Amino acid sequence: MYHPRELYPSLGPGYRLGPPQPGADSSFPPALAEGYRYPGESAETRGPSAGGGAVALDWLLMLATPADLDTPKLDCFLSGIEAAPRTLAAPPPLPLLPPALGTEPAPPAPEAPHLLPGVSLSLENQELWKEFSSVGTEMIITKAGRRMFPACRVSVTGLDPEARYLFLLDVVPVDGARYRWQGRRWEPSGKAEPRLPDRVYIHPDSPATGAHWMRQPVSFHRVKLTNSTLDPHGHLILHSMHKYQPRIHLVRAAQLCSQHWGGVASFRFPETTFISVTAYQNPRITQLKIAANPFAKGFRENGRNCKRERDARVKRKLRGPESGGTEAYGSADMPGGPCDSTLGGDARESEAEQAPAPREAAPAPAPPCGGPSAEAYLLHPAAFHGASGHLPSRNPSFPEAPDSGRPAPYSAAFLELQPGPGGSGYPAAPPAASFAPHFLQGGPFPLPYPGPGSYLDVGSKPMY
DNA sequence: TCCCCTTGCACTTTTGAAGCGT
DNA sequence: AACGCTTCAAAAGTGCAAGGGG
Repeated sequence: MYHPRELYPSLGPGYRLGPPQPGADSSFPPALAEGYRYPGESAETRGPSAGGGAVALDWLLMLATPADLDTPKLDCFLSGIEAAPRTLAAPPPLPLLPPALGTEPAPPAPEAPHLLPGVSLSLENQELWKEFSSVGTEMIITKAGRRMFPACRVSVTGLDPEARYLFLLDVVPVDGARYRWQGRRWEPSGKAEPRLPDRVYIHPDSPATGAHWMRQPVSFHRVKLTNSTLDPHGHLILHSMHKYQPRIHLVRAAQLCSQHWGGVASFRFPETTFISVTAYQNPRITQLKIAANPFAKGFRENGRNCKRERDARVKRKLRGPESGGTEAYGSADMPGGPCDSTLGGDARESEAEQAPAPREAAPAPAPPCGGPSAEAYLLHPAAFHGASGHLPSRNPSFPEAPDSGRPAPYSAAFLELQPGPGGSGYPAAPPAASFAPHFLQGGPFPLPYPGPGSYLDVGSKPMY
């Protein structure tokens, strides 16, 4: 796992990648800076002359939740944005979900009017999500990072098959409350903790053509959640006992740092709302997870690690070595078990992933050893985010990119961005000492954006 | 005392490399 | 030599439960 500070130790521990500074880079569109406005002013009122910067900012605003609408989220990520053909209206606020869980979730809806007309997203494993949602979805967060289950798995239609798009995922607080399990249900219990750094997960296939994304469902199963505020791996940082809503963003852009950006669509699915926990509170959720998650197979009723079997093992240990014992190891695949028939979208996803997939015959060559460069980064982004010594085993260039549903070998990394000011408007120029000016010109960090399969840290600000 | 978090454990699945045969 | 298949071990991902801290 590479971290910019590891790649460039000379920059010191305080090195943080920051948003572009209008004064520091002539390529920085002035409209970008002036475009940071409160979304109450609609794009229409500004008109097309507002330019792409404003559009970009509107999108950034769209990425923000009601309380952080002035957060220049992903600002540096799209630092190179130029004029776009259309402007974008400010997004409606994320409506607060009813405090009571278990209600029928509303149908998926785009979070806002978007710039990708005709594009629609559907939640592939919606039934599984609904099943969890009906109980009250909980997601384990750990210091080391825990995957989401179910994972967000979507199908997209209406893309331009030739154009390239990025797929992003982030998680935002649903409301300003902390929750508490009251034995039977979740209830608000006090104010939420201060908001943590916003991070965005970039799908490893990004950027890829519309045809690629539409070929099969896009899975975000590699996203990891953590409660470690100092997480060095770039996982999405959450507070325990808070309610969150994953969002998926689709950006039309030729590259991650595209200079020609064509629009954005942002989606959320109410049934994917969840409460982050460090240990499951609702036993029904535990049972659902065990039943649906292949990794938890060992905890199923007829698995080796079910309570009955664990107790039996303890007894056997106490009694000493046991002969035979085949009956003690029931197979999770035995008919009648609570397993495969209950495996919803994600189980199918896992099965699909288990299907033989052609491995890359020719792993991409290792990036230059003489030090990172933008070109090398473009060719082998994973090498810059992957685990140390773990070079990419697949060619990240698009034509050879593997299918979306397939696990990508990229390890996650992140780009830590200078948070904007607590107020509104364009983020103040970061301290010179903490933001290398040449970053904007392409060095020392390969490119001012994280690579696919990585996370983008978009700064933090108090939400409440 | 209660609530929540951390940690270690045992288990399964995933992944990539090695070996083998065609 | 190239390719496809199988096998194996390590890594990664699970929930459980004990223990600790506020």
